[in-house]
Amino acid sequence: MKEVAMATAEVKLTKNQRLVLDLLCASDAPMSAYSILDQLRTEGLRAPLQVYRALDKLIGLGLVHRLESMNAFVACAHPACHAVEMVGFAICETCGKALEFADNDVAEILSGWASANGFDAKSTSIEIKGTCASCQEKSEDSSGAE
Amino acid sequence: MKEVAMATAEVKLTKNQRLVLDLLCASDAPMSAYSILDQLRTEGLRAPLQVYRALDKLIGLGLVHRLESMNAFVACAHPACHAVEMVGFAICETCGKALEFADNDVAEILSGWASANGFDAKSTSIEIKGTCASCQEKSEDSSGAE
DNA sequence: ATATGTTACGTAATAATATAACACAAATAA
DNA sequence: TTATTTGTGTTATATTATTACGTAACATAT
Ligand SMILES: [Zn+2]
Ligand SMILES: [Zn+2]
Ligand SMILES: [Zn+2]
Ligand SMILES: [Zn+2]
Repeated sequence: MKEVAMATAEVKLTKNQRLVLDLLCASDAPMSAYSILDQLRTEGLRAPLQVYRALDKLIGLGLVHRLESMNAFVACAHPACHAVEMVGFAICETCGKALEFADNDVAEILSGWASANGFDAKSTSIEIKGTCASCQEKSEDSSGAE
Repeated sequence: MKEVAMATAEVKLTKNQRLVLDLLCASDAPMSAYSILDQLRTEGLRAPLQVYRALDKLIGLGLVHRLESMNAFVACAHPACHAVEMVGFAICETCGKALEFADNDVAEILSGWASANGFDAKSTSIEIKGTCASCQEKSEDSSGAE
């Protein structure tokens, strides 16, 4: 018998995996592997590998995503992202937060390109860098009224 | 007066920048900064920073792209990619080659998402991992006729 | 129960990628 | 010229990730 992992709570995770996932869920921004390690030293974690192994597993389960452009990790905030086969992030360079999104149209265009070019796609990563709405407001405030 | 960089040959590059760009143009696959350094030791380069500085400049000029998911760099193969404001790569995990593409529809959808969400996008990276056509053929060959 | 296969764990060492800090040289502009 | 910017070379260090090894926990088949 085989268990299928789809949702956060339904999977049986090991202690280290649970620690890492809970920390990422509690964080409001992506975290690096080493900052995860630092936060979890009080829980008994000591070595990078303990974190990287937990992350590998969580990513495999689809519970965590890796932000390639930042070497950082974030809990999946988009329950439907597995159905779409495409995940994207808009990453604010000011506050460091990452907004996850999924878009079927983009996914279809990209898979269309792939099949038209004979490319067998396994995974797709979209990362938009810029400034989030909240940070734009703050910088407008501090630069005088408009 | 200000020069505008648009094509490989039209920009005046320094010696190190030229070395790095020529090497990337000659390579049929993306290269890491340290493999670039190794290849250019015979030309007098000695330290990582010499490579990273050249790469920074070349990326700023749009002559080189960084593959975020691989920590690797590749010469721009798509003269029009600056017009589209969006670059994508299909990266073959078997042979390591990266096919650059630009798609206006995807670019529009993504910028539409951004403006709908108040996100001020500066740059977008799309990286598709999978197997290229050529590598699929080879693996079919070696697995017996169909 | 015992053996087997699989997955996870812990630790140490090391590899791979990237940047900081400093002093100096070349090109550019005023 | 003088000032300013940009690039250079070097050393040291920071950050991110993996290899290698041995052990423990767990499932399950005999
Ligand atoms: Zn997700
Ligand atoms: Zn922000
Ligand atoms: Zn390009
Ligand atoms: Zn290939």
